[in-house]
Amino acid sequence: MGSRGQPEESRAAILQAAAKEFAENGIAGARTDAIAREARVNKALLYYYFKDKETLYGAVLDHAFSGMKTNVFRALDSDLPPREKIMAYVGAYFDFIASNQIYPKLMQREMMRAREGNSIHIDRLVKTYFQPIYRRVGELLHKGIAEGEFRKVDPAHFVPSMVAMIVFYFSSAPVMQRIVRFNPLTPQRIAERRAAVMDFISAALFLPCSSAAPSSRKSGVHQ
Amino acid sequence: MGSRGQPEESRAAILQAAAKEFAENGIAGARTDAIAREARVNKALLYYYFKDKETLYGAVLDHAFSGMKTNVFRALDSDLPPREKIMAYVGAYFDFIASNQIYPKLMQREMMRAREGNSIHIDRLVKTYFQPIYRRVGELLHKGIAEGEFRKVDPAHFVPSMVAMIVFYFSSAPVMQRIVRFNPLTPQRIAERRAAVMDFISAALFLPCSSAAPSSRKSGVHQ
DNA sequence: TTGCACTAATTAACCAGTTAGTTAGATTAT
DNA sequence: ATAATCTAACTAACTGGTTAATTAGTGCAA
Repeated sequence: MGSRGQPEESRAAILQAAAKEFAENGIAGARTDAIAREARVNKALLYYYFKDKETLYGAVLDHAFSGMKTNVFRALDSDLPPREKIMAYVGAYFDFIASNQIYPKLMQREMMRAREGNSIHIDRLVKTYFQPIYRRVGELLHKGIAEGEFRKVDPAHFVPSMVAMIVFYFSSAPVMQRIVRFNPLTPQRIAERRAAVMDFISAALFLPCSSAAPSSRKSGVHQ
Repeated sequence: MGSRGQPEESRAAILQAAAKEFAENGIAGARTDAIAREARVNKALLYYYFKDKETLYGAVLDHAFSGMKTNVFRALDSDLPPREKIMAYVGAYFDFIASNQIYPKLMQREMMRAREGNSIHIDRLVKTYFQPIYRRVGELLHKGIAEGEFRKVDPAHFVPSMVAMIVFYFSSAPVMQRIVRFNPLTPQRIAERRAAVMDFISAALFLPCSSAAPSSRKSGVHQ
């Protein structure tokens, strides 16, 4: 072997392998040996780039959530009217999760770790990623309500409901598959889910009709 | 001390302590020492009553989900009309989770463990608890649709959405608390959530009105 | 010839599971 | 009745396999 595998590549390989291992097994269940093997580097290299397992875990979380933030802010920064913007936001969020299916697992794992000083990462994550997104969505909802487009929803209930419908679908897919006897993660089924979520959200959020545009919503919810 | 602490009590204490420890830390993160300490018994007693850590974990899951099944089947077995029955079911499910807040964590943890032969419990749990409930709810939705009370929803999307809104709210509460700066788990807030979920569900499921009864739904969604 | 990228080998700690018992009380024998 | 025997319930102390983390280096490029 020898050195020089392009350091950035090694670092990235470690980060990616770690993301997978942490998502599948949680920080306690993750094995540093497994991460090193998957990344095809020596285990000691993990400690060369990252202080310890916990720090590596933190880096994985930052990488994941900063990707998400970038993605949804593209929608939130656009100058669409409220209805279209919230749909663009939900769509962007859904698509990001759908094409990075280890992230919902990472996210839920970290959420469950967050009670008391249990996780040293959660405060940073909230401040850097969750707060800014939540704030912007809150403002957006407020605007939509003020303009008579949205029902009077409380962001503190609306946002977790929306996140739940997206995140939970993917993280519960393996169980769902055993219940319903088909794979919920085929492109076909994922597209269905996307439509179901969008429809569910519109049904719960939009007022029947304020001026002209008949909402894009079709007949059925969830399907 | 000495022996005879009433064996049933010891077993129950172990099960309860284990449920807490597994919910908080997952099976990999849970410490058998911690379980024994919390249950105020010697660690070897865990192995006297349960073969090993994995078996104890399985017993915890069975205990939790059988409680849930009993509870929601009370609603599903009642002879209410579809609208009222689905609301009774959702309410029962919500109340069960709300008063056993370690269960949503146990549930999500087990869901994330379910890919490939990873969990030896999931097949049993699906067959014993999830399948029967899912089947009954599916029939109920079907009936409601046939009677023109419900929109044409797909149970494979409706059920996970419903579960998500309930389960995710509780398991994400510690993070949510940091985002919104208030405690989402006060009785007050939990009651709000219950109303929000019921309202969200009705909005997405019920057809405007089929005959007489104006749905109990009031103005706002989520709040 | 310095410092960056990297590794083989080792270490210390942790933790599930075991062992070798003890104790309380029920059951049987006398 | 009561001493002898048995068994379920329980414990203190230990063990060994696992695993995060370290060390003491090597090779290479500028």
